[in-house]
Amino acid sequence: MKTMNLPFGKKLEFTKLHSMNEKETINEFIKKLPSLLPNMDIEDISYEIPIDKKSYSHIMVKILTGNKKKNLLIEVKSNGEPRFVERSIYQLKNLTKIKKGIYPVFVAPYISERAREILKSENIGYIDLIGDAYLQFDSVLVDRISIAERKTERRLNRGIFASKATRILRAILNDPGKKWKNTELANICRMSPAGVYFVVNQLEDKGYVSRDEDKSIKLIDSKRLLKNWASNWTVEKSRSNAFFSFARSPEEIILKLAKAADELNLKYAFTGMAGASMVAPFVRYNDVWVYISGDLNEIVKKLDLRPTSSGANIRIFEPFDDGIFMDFREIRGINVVSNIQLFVDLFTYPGRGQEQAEKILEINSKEDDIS
DNA sequence: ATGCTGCGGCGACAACTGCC
DNA sequence: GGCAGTTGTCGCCGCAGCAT
Repeated sequence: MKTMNLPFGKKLEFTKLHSMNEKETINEFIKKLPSLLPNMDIEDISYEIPIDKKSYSHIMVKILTGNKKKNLLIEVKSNGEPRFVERSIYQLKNLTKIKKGIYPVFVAPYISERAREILKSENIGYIDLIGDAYLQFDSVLVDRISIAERKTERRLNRGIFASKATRILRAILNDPGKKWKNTELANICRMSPAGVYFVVNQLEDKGYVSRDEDKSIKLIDSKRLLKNWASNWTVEKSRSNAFFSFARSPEEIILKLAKAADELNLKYAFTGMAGASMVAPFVRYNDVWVYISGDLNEIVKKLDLRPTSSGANIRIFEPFDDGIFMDFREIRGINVVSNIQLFVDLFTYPGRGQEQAEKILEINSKEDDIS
């Protein structure tokens, strides 16, 4: 057979690399062989039918490099993944032992990086149909990575405290001992698996979570994560509306607000000092914080709330992300955000906010001990 | 029983989109 | 115009079904 020498690196024709069976792979390989081994003359190709009657996909290719001859024993597989490679290694090595002066080569439509490493370490050559090749015998060395190879990895630096990213923080902080699957987190946080993957990668880089061999995600430094999140967080991330109410006490405001929100079918949850007071005995406070999503007009009218810039005793936050409501609970008929959310909302609160935040944290860890 | 292979879901990641 | 978040892609892997 004559060799058509194509210039090195010339783009190979596009061929479908998937759902290609063994026969098709062999045909494609034979067709492309001259361009896959551009600096070698191919003298002869023969099919081997070794051991039993079953036609193995072994091909013997006689080549000429310079003035030296070599026999390549080629095993073709329809798939170049590591498991296929490992099976072939055994066969190729055995056959190489029996016959002298031959060099074993693994061939598949595409050979992945890990598979290539395995083959190299076993001293077996490989050729795939997109142009990756490795051959090493006598004085010959071919080591080629195809131009179709993926570009090198690019590490992206994205915030773990970004709006949607904090959904993941809530999920894992609310259940600190749990081992998470990527898809499980994606479902709970209503995010795409890719989005979750990005955030978890960063959490891992920063040492907040770890990944097991089975890819499950586990929180390993909840305290540091929570503190850093709280320091980078403020309720003001959500749009704030300040009102004055004629109600006599914060408790009365809470009850009226909760009742009105229920009646108007608005999603709401108390946070800040008001929320914390539902969870634990509390210092005096006089402004009620509540997250409400949806149209505020009706509830403002219903409760006769007066917009004000000073002396407000109600602040209604429109959640910038629905994750705010994750794991909220009902306490004595009133919706309160999760302890985690309480903590981060309180932490930067002027005055005794940090102290109260710590108190919530204590309660939270005690609850965890029980469960 | 054991081995092979195709299928489908999952994980990993770059490219793309669209928002502030 | 930079970056948060989504989309698309493809290797990897478990599994079922078929062959031996």
